[in-house]
Amino acid sequence: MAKSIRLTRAFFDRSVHTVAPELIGATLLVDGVGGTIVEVEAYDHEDPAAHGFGGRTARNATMFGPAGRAYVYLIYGLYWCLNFVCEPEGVANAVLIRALEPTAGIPVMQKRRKLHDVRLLCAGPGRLCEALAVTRAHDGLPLDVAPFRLLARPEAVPLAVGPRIGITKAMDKPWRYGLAGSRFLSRPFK
DNA sequence: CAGTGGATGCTCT
DNA sequence: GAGCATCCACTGT
Repeated sequence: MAKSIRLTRAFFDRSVHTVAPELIGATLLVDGVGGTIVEVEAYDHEDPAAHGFGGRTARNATMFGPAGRAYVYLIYGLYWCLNFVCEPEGVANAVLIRALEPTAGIPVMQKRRKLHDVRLLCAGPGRLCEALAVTRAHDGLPLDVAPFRLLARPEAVPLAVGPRIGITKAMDKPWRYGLAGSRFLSRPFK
């Protein structure tokens, strides 16, 4: 049985394009509730689809660093989205966490989501934040201390790669990563 | 299973 | 005022 390695700031102090695929298979818990990361997307500072592209604003300030913190924002006035900030500091790079395979605190998540179907509890960035009760209160918090608990994947996993979802710019970039064959994705890979 | 449209309100120009 | 890194319900195969 492999020991669980806690991810610290050093893990995130690398390119967002290195970090994003390595997060697939890692475990994310917030106050003990969560599961295995099965889908993420990378957004870098030269990326027209990324929030930081147009410069620093009140909303996206956390995305400019330091690395290893949560960047949380509200989308469509309704849903929260959780990101992990990567290096370098001073420009905006982050990984959007899009889906989890629920493993811990499933009854709590079912209650928060008012939904029984485990497959859909965390299958999407907004759904995931509702299930884990992530809100603006988590924006800027370090990922290596409570309430977060982030554990490295025990071994390499088969990756699926494709274009990102829900954007209107830079749609050609293949910066969406998933656990190949997972039933818990927000949408299947082609 | 695919496509469409409405909800809903914050953020920035 | 426009746009948004979404979700859900509803339509029609």
